Amino acid sequence: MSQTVDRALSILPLLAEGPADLGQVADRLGVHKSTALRLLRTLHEHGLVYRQSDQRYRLGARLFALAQEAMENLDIREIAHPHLARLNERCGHTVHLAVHEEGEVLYIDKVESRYPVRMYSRIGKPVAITVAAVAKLLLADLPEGERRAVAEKLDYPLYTARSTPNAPAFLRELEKVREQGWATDLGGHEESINCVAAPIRGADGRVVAAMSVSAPNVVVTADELLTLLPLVRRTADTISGEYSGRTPIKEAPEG
Amino acid sequence: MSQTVDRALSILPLLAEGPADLGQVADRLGVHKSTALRLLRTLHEHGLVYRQSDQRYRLGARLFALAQEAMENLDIREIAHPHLARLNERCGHTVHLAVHEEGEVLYIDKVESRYPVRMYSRIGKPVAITVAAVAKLLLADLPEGERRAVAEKLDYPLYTARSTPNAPAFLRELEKVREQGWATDLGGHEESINCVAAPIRGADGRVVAAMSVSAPNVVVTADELLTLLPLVRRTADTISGEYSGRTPIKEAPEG
DNA sequence: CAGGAGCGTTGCAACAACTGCAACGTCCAT
DNA sequence: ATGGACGTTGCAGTTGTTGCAACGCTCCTG
Repeated sequence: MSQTVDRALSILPLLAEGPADLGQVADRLGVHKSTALRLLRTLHEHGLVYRQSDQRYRLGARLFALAQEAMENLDIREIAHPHLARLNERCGHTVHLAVHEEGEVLYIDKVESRYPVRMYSRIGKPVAITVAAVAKLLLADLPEGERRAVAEKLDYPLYTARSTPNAPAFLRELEKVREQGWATDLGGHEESINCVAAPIRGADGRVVAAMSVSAPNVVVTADELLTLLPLVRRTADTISGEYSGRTPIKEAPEG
Repeated sequence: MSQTVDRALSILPLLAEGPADLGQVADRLGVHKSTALRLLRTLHEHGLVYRQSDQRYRLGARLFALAQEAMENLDIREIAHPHLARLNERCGHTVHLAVHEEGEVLYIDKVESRYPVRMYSRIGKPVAITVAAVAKLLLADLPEGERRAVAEKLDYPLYTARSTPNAPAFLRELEKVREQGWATDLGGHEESINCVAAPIRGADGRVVAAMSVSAPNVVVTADELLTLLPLVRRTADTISGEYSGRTPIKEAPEG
């Protein structure tokens, strides 16, 4: 809508790929060097880009700080965190909290496993949307049309032999998840890692977030992990209750 | 430099404080609602802001993804990480990596303590610049004039009785750190937490990053923590070697 | 050591894009 | 039913943005 801002913001993903100099930025933006310079300067003043010693530009520190601050202000996160921590204390495994936003699903909180073997994930990182248990829950709640549209547009990378292979399979899986009210990822992302997940709902019943417990095969089998399902669902429901305002927020013992 | 972009970017920190509606944004920007609307729309198209169900705006998912991507492209981080992990395996304590950027010092990597008691910190979070050991190292390396300018502009919050109280004290501390080539924070940020830190230098000898080991009193005393100093310094030197290209990057055993 | 290429930077005039206004639509509360 | 609050849109004025050309600088080369 605003050309100038549009151009300026287009610089960010460009720099995310790696540092670039003025000429490169101007070229890829399709504008004159002087224009690119002024845009970069403005971004610089706001700390979004940083000029390293070799004069090239890269993304700046304030970007991290902003993402950080925004993350900490998410109310679901704040409400959910103590429950995630308590769940982690009980079962010892990695606990994740994720939300859906315009085509992406991303982790917004994580409590690390107490076992030495940990899985790779990072808060803020978009999740493997076609296989992750939390992603299935979040997408399964979309209205039919949207769900189909999203499914068609996705890529279906075969992380493992058990990854969701294509859109029809994904839609079937979403349908199943929608009906049963919980989801799993059994080695669909990493061969040896399984997850069970449950939805967190707002006052209107819509899924606003999803949480999961993940553990590698070497620690517990998939079947053993599934025995945690009731606990995970209870925790999610408790969080739903607080989030939707039904439960007065107190030191609620759960389960 | 560019008014339009400047205004648009000013929206981001504003939204970082919490969600806001169109009117609030327009007011705080000092522009007409319609102008604010168009700026927000542009930010929205780029995924930097998100419109939640109550129509209010908040920071968007792409911001996290960008911060994430930028983080992973930092070469110091990539080079340093295995060394930080190895150091953590040896001593068991929390290990941090931090860089300085335009007045802020922020953590860009962290390996968690293996002890149950952990300290609060988060990757991407700006550090307590007046007391943190890594911050002292990074600022101590600035040229005299800049160092003084920075010191004058800072706030000196008294986190504890041992926090750096004011600019002169800070400058003295920086001078000391500069001479000895390492730094500590003994309860200056949190009463019971101590850190030892060492600088990582680029090919030109300038400090490009700093790393630290932190542990609470209840696990090890300050004196015990200080016995780790040689190990920390060796690790930092090894990373310096790789970063500056002096050491061919291989599975370098350190110590 | 001089010459040239490459890059970032600045002042300026032309113009496109941005701004603020006012009017409209919608939703919610009274 | 009615008023108010809020988001949204088309429009005309003009401000802010653009691309150009020229300059300064550094680095490399003959």
